[in-house]
This record gives sequence, C-alpha cells and structure tokens, in this order.
Amino acid sequence: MTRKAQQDLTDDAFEMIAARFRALSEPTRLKILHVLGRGEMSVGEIVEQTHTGQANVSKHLGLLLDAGIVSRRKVGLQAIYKVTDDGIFELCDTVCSSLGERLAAQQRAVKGFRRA
Amino acid sequence: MTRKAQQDLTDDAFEMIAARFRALSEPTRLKILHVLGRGEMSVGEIVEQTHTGQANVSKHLGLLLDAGIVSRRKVGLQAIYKVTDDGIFELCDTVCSSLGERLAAQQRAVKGFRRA
DNA sequence: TGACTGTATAACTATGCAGCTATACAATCG
DNA sequence: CGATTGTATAGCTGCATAGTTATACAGTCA
Repeated sequence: MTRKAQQDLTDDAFEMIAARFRALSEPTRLKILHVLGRGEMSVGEIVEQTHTGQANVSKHLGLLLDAGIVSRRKVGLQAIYKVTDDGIFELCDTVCSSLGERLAAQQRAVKGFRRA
Repeated sequence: MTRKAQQDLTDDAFEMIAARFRALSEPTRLKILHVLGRGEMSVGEIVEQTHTGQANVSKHLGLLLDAGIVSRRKVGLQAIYKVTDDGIFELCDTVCSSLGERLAAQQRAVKGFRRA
C-alpha cells in the first residue's frame, strides 16, 4: 500500500479490463457475437451466417469461450454456443451510438464545407 | 441492398466498432487514459504517473489521437493531451462492474468449495 | 546564434494473433 | 466394425504492434 495507493488500480486490473476489450477488438468475433445475439446456435449455423471459414470460427469461439463471453453445449455431433455475458451488447451499443454521433458530426462538417 | 439486408451491419461497421475496442485493448493505454481522467496533462506528466517510457507513451498517445479519443494542444515545448471522448469512461465502467460481478461470483464459488 | 529541453519518430526485435489447409477427434449411422 | 459428419486443433504464413534505443525535430533561453 505504498505506491499502489496513488495508482489505485493494479496492473492486473488494467490487464483484465484490456483483455475484455481485446476479445471485442476483432470484426469477425463481433460478427459472430452479433449473429449469436439472436439466440444460441451451432457452429455450422454460425459459419453459414458469418461467411467465415469453419476453422476460423471455431478458433474465435474458443477465444470467446476462454474470455467467458459465450458458453458451449454439446448436442450429438453439434456444439451449441450461446452468449452468456449480455454486458457485451451494452458495450457494443455504447460504441455504436458514440460512433453514430461522430459520423453525424463528420457529415455535418462535410455539408458545411460543401456549402461554404 | 441484396445480401446486406440480412447482414444488416456492413463489414465496415464491424471494423469501426472493433477499432474502437482495439484502442482500449492495451493495459498501457488504459493506464494513460486513467491518469488523463483527472484532467489534461503533458506528456512528461503522463510518463511520470504511468511509469512508462517516453517514446512508448508518445506512440500510444498518437494512436489514441488517431482514434479520436484524445486531443493534443501545444503549449511552448509541451504537448497537452486531453480525453475528448468521455464515452470511453462509460465503457470502462461497464467492463469493471461486469468484471466485479464475475470476480465476486468466483469468490463465492471458492468459499463454497472451501466450506464443502 | 548555440545549448538545452520536451516530444515525436525511425529502426529494430519479439510477440501475438488472424486466416488458411490439412488433419485429428468425436459422435452418429449403416 | 467402417463410413460419415460436425467440430476442434496443429502447423503454417503473414501482418500488426508493443516496447526499446537512438535520434530527429521544435520551441525556449542564454
């Protein structure tokens, strides 16, 4: 509690938070999570809907599983994945609205430029 | 508007969202943003408070600048950086509370284990 | 002008994936 | 049992980038 008092957040804490963001930092994973937003789904279905290679999808699902964002359930030959951490959608919504505002501002700037 | 209708989010959109998360996916950047949360600050001050090399801090600040998360202002020899997108703190708070819940659950699980 | 200071950048190494192909593994069916 | 199907994994290539050192650049002061 000497120099940690002013830092007030440990390196581990920063690393954990960063890891969470890192899990959402790839377009393919976001695409997977997006289709999973409509409900649990087998790997094959995810492959279809995301137009992504099966091995690649499987690897991303493994990462998301390790991150605790999705859960897996085996049914016969299939593996059914489901989003277990809904906080993720909140994060995405926040980013989207923030991006929306920014794009709108850019759009206004462009219009203003054109008008001037 | 043919196959985009079912995808409803373009690849560009996913990439933009991912880029935003990517900017927050490194502990050092989070540390920088965290100290910047207390107000605008020169590079030297950030270097001090984050215990990180100057070149490294400068590079991360450049990334955050490109991402539109911070802004730069020159005053004499110094460069003063400031967080311009407060939405970031909302994102971090969301992640933190989510992580907090998860850790609490783990803690309960461990306690239960010990008791059993 | 030249010395000095704060910041940015160049060049490099090392690491961490993303995506691919091929293949291993697991469960079902005949 | 063997064949087939759905999924996971191994091995590979290529790319992005974190952190480092050295240096360039810009603004200040003498």
